[in-house]
Amino acid sequence: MRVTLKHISDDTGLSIATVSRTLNRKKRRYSANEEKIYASARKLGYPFFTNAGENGKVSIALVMKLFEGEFYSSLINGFYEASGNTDSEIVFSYVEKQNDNPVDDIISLSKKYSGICLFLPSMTDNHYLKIKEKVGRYPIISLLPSKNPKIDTVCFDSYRGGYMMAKHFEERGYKKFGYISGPTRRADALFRKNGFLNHVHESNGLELVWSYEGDFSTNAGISAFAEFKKTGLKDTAIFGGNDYSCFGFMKAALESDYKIPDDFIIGGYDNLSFCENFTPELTSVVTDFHELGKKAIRTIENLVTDNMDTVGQISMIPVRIKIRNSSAPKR
Amino acid sequence: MRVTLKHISDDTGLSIATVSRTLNRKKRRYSANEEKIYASARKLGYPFFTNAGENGKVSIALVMKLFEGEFYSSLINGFYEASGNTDSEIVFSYVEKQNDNPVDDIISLSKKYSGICLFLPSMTDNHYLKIKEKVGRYPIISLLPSKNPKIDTVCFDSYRGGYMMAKHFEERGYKKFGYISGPTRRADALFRKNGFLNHVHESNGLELVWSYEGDFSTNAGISAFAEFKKTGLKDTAIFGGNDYSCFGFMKAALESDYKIPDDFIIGGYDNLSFCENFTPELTSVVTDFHELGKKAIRTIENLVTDNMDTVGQISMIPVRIKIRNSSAPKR
DNA sequence: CACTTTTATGTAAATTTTTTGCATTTCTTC
DNA sequence: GAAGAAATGCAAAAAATTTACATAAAAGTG
Repeated sequence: MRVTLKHISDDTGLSIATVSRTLNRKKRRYSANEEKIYASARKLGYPFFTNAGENGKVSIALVMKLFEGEFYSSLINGFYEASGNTDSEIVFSYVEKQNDNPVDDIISLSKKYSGICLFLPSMTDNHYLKIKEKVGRYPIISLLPSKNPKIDTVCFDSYRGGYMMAKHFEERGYKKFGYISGPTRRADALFRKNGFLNHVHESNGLELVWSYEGDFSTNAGISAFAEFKKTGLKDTAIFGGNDYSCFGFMKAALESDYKIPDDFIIGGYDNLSFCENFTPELTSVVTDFHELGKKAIRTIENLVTDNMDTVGQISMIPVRIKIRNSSAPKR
Repeated sequence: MRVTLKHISDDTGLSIATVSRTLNRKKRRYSANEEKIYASARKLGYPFFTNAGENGKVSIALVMKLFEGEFYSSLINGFYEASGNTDSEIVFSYVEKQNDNPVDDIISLSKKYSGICLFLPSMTDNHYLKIKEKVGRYPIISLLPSKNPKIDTVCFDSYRGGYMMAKHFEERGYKKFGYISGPTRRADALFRKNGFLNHVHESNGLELVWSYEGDFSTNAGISAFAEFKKTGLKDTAIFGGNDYSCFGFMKAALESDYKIPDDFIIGGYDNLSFCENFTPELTSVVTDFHELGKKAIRTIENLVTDNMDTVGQISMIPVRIKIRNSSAPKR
């Protein structure tokens, strides 16, 4: 049966006229009643809101750009599975790749969904500010770390990942450290690097002997090895920034008859399934997308019920390190 | 401005009453006018149809289950990119993993979208028949091969992939062939195997010396190698069925000090990005998801405009073979 | 082929839904 | 605490949708 303003009116206790006016306003005004009306409209499935939160569930849009690679499957899958155990429903909303300013799209999504998770590396602080301004008190979070977050953030603890890797290398008895960094304008890449470097610098006897600025690609790893080889360094512990860089680096190294983990040990980040297929198997930082999804959904749910306006709070999902043969102990 | 029955009435030239009745009927009746009314409703964005084909585009739902792995990213991405060059719009629609009978969901999607692409390995011929029956003359295709397709199909030419691999092995001068099969209840796995075996059987001097039934996983590849090793076979050409099986097989082989491609050559299927990261790099059958998406979309578009009822027609997307070091020539 | 039955459609009336003018109440600001 | 702004309800007006009835076209029947 078709849902009408009358249903929303009955559900919220407000008059039909008020419901009508609220839903037709172009700008949102974020009073408690407005929130109530939108929530009811979503819940009951008023025409514009169909698909958003049927059967009384909180509806959350995960906004992202689509690219190839295991990473995106894991992200989408993590959220999808995580939503299974909650009262929320995830809807995936894809932004055009060329679209570098999806602010307006996000505003209009905010009318349709109870909350929004953003995974958009190209967004700047300025974009976040604009969204925050137009959307007011509304459950919206970012899934990427930022140096100076303007909206609440739920992301992996990249810093700790880098840190743990350095610590692991130290425990293996290495003194000489190297790293391949990702594109440092991306905060997550920067944090991984910082975490790694900070442990190296704060520990006595550890020394950074080599580094390379890459772009997280396999080819960057190959180029990195070419540079590394020139230095003639051995007995070094290398943090690859991500798994792809490591695969390239290791491949090039094996082709130059380097022995891993004898000549150097190495660790990556992301724990792609191929870490186990490579010989030697690659030590890597494990990011649990299921956990990220669960936490993000719970955060949105809390924002929905508490209706709080918390700006810039960060929740870090812990990462762990999966130790494999690429960083096996010295013999 | 809100879209009303009046708009659809003006657009189609039929009366408001007729439009009202058509859209409220529970069962579809598939007359030319019904089609016209639905198309107009989608085009103009009548409430239930919002998001489906705004701005006059044909709207197509890609129905699939979500799993992890590079494969799914490639599929989604291929369709997404392919839709960029067409007048159609792709909407991804996910079916619950546990849901083994999504027939009703698909029927209701058929009211909302101009066409549907199905990627659901668990569906049986019986399901397809039921869908076909309820949905009548409607643009719907499957993206998976079937032994006896009940609806139009656009899929990769799995048979040819297997065949090409056998041919390539023959050209390398090998006489002894082996294969690891996938789950053969899946038609695509069966076709790959058939293509490979048929070439082996129809060519003089070629011989199948070993095979293993796996499940397309890395572990199956590892187990397969354990079996293979017992036979003591060398100088053999092995088709792995998919890349994961090959990675497992090769890894186990390298750990047993086999040399690739000296002791055996091997080729996979899917051309995952890790084919290039492995040492030796893995020869593999390349499936172009962009092409699959383009062809599928074009097929739906044609079905929309021609309004034809073609049952069981199959379009095969050619695959090609990317030769790498895992099948390098004998020295 | 003539007849009946079913289906599709339009017109216009009936019904339902949405919007808006006006009055009243509640909240903000100075 | 007064003035102005915003929110709300009631009821009338407007708009949208459904339905009763009539007719025409298509399909089925003897």
